Amino acid sequence: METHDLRNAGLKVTLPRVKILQILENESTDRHLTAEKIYKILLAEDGDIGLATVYRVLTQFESAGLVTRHHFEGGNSVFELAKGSHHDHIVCIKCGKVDEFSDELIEARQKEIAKKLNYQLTDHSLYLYGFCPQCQKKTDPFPTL
Amino acid sequence: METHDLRNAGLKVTLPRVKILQILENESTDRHLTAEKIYKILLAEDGDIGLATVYRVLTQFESAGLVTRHHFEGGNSVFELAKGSHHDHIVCIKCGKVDEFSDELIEARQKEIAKKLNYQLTDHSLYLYGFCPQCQKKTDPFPTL
DNA sequence: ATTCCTGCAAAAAATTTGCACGCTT
DNA sequence: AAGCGTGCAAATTTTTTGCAGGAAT
Repeated sequence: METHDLRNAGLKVTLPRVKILQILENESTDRHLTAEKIYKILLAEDGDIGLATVYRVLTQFESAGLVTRHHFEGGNSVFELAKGSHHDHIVCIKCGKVDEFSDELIEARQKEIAKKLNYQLTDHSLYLYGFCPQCQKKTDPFPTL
Repeated sequence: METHDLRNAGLKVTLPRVKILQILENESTDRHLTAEKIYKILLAEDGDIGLATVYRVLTQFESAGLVTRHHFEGGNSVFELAKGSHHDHIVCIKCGKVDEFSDELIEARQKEIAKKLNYQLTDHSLYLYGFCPQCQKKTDPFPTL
């Protein structure tokens, strides 16, 4: 129930917020979406929700820790529902597919590096870019987007 | 001599291009600069070089492999002279300082992960964020920018 | 001479903000 | 009722593009 998450975050339960949360939770679509994409999904569904509101809500969600913002190559931000555990991303440069992974060894190493350089680590981001399995097949040059 | 690099890249040797290259090469300043910062340095030096030109030149340099573009957190792109070897970055979230490092173990692990997920890796980016040594000292809350 | 470059102004693209009205609590 | 939230339009910010004049080869 999204209602609870919102109340928990000190946010009023409003239609735009509930809907956006539902879109991000939707397992059947990509869970890494730009504000623009979310806006278009909302438009298609029916609503009268403005793009500005989408940005505002996403920013609030980010502050509340409900959502994580990523800066993939290419410029615009993508938003993802914050799952409990940290993970990194591998992104297909052709079709935009996003897979997730996490690796204890890399995590540990990052901490060592920060310590060696005397940085007090607060955050990090690791993105791998390449062709996903589908986009490598010569026989199917136009995989499903 | 920058002239050679430019000719090599198939670019005419012009004042804006030489100057921008010199700024990026300058050891005494940060070598990770936004287009805007480069533009301001150029303004200060004297020139009549437009911001649009800075962007154009940097984009050309990137295509030519002379320069690498990074997307640090916070939005705008930073540009760095492409050194021979790959390296990653650790960025101070307070003063903006950028340090570089490279770690074979992490590199190797990334390749393994890509292979396991059947991605054909083309690129990757790893950014660590935190407080640099200077910005942790309680006694000096305003370190040199 | 020819082609490539540049500055400027205007255009785009992404994101944020001001304001009056409306919904949540 | 009170305050927070929303839509819309306008403002910002970052980056790109069109064009006419100027340089590099």
